[in-house]
Parts: sequence; C-alpha cells; structure tokens
Amino acid sequence: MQLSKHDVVDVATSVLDNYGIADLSMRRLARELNVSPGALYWHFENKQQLLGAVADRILTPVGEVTGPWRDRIRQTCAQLRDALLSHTDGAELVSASFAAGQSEAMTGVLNRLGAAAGDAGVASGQAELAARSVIYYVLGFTADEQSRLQWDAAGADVAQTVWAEEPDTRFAFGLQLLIDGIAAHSHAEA
Amino acid sequence: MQLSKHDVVDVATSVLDNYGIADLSMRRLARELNVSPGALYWHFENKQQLLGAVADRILTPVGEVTGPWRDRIRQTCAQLRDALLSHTDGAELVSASFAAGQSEAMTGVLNRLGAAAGDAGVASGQAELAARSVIYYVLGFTADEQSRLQWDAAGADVAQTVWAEEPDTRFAFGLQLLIDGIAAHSHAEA
DNA sequence: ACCTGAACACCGTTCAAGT
DNA sequence: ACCTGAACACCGTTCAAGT
Repeated sequence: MQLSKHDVVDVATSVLDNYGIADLSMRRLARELNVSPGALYWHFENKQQLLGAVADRILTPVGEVTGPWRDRIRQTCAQLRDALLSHTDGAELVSASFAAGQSEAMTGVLNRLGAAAGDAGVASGQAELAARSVIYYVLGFTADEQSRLQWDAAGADVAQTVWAEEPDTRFAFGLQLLIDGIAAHSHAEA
Repeated sequence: MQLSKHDVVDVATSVLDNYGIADLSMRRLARELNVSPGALYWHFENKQQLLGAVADRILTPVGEVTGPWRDRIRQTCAQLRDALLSHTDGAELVSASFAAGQSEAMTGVLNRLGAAAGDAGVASGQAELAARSVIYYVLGFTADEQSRLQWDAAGADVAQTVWAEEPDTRFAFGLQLLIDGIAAHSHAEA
C-alpha cells in the first residue's frame, strides 16, 4: 500500500507516545512503516518538517475559544498545556517545532493570543509580543512539568509531594502574572 | 599534556562559537583536542554534563546585582540575555542545560530572581514560580531573537527592518509584563 | 509518481587493554 | 590515574536505479 503523509504522521505519533522523542528517528519510523528511510524524503523535505506535522497533529485539540480576553487566554493556554501533556515529550517536540517555525497550529495560537491581547487594550504592535511572552511561558512551564512527571513515572518517586502539589494551580499562577501585566498595559480597560 | 576539565570546556566553547551547537559533538571535540573520544568520558559522565559545564562558562558574566527589586530583575535578565547572545546558539544550549538541570549558574540566577520576587512581596512559596516564569521568558525570547539574528547574518537579509526594530525595547516590553504582574501579586508594595 | 538499495559522513557510549 | 583502539548500535540525507 502506498505511503501517505497522514499514515506517516500517525505512526510517528505512536512512536513518540510509546518510546519518546529520542527514539523518533527517520530510520526507526521507516522501519515501523516497513519502508526504506529514503521513502520518507519523498513526502517530507526533512526531519524538521516531519516533526512540524507531528506537532500540528498534537495541537489539533487546541481550538478557538470565546469570551472576555482573560478567559480566552486562560482557556487557550489550558488547552495548549493539556495537548502537550497528552503525548510523551509533547512540550519538547512542539517547542522545537515552534522555534523552527514549522508549526502552523502554533502560528494560529499566536494569532489568537495576540487578538486577545489586542482586545485587552494592548497596542497592536505590542500585542504579538505579549502573545509570544505567553507562549514562552506555557512551553517553558509545561516542558519542565512534563520532564519531572516522566522522570517520576520512571520509578523515581522522590519527594514529589513537596514539588508536585497542584501543578494546575502553579501553572495558573505564572499565567496570571502575564495576564495582570497585560491588563496593566491596556490603554483602555474593558 | 594532560587533559583538564578547563581545557575541554575552553575548546568546546570555541567550537560552539565557530561552528554552532550542531557541530559540538563529543567526537568533533575530541578531534579538536587531539585525543580519542573515550578520553572525554574520563572527565565527564556524558555529553549533557559537558554541555552543562559549557553553559556555566557562558554564564560567568552574569553576576550579583543590587538595588530595588525591579532593577535587580531587569539587570539580571539583561546580563543573562547578553551572555546568551555572546555565543553562537548560546540561548539554545543554556535552555537545554537548564531544562536538564545541568547548569549550576542557572540555579543561581533562579535563586536571585526568586529573592527579588520575595522582596517584591510575593509569598515565598510563589516567589520561585515567579522566578521560573521570568526565566522561561528570557530563554524563549532570546532563543527566538538569536535564531533570527543568525539566520539574517547567514545572508538572508529579508525585511528585518520590519521585525528587528529595537530588540532591546521588545525584550524590555515582555519583561515589563512580568514585572507588573509580580507587582500586582505583592502583599505589601515597597 | 513513488520507492529501494546502497552509500556518505557522521553520532554517543563502553570497555578491555595499555602506560 | 589517565588514555587509546576498537567496537556496538545507531543517526540524517542523497541519489542512481528500479517499477
């Protein structure tokens, strides 16, 4: 049967979930698909592009939201974090794809957060900056959280009660700093 | 002559500066040091640990600062960003080392930012969270900035006037969001 | 159009054996 | 104590040649 982009991303995602990003190699993926490594390069220009497609797959649950700007930021970020935590090394993979400019889905998130900042009253030239700041936070926090989670899950159940109490609350706290900062920079408060 | 940790980190830093993080391999480094790859494993447990030592080298210019908490945060972050921009792929390397918990210097930065947040009036349990948020921002922003800078420097001088106007101002804006957020969370304002 | 086979130029890490 | 040599088990990418 012929290889389709969709199949490749499917299998890549399952390799990611079962073995992690370190084992998501072009060769390993090709083996899993029963094709030669070169076959992948007919469908994708390079590994970065393929990982970008996996990132967009991971981010499909992140959708449009409505309501006051604060709620839109909070919901979008919560959806983003949930999506990342739903796949092994999800935060690391999406971070890398975002940095490489290979994720269309992240561009969508960026635009929606920028629109929310705009509605908050932030000048249009600075709204994208505010949106980027929020994304840096979500990616940084979640990558950190996920590496601890995965480390703990791997048998090392050391003193996690001290650190891991209420990650949702911790996440919300840092996000609130940015939301308050955005509110402070409004020209006109809603 | 015998290999010392110091020599290894020296040469590793120069490989980083001249060829970038992708070319900073254990084998390449060993070749540059006229030693066999295995020799490096006498001095460092693994590549992560060696990169952590390079990260700490990069961060030596980031020192203690004094003054009101807002200035301390601003100065620490400015020093951090400057240090990262002084080495090819500096932000990416330090980001990875911080995430892996391999940089003592970043732990120092974290503690100093946490102390500043504490002085701002943030509850002690949340001060470290605030400090982490600031670090996620600086690392995210600077990695982004540096990848654009390096891409532009590599001949592609496309429309950078649109995006690259005043990166210092852009950096300060995002940081100000967090500082304002921290101020909003103070129990007692100074 | 889509894929194979084989090659090119690499990796990180380990470890017996040498000095 | 410190390092070599050689091996193990891999990488991403290219490209002539096949169907």
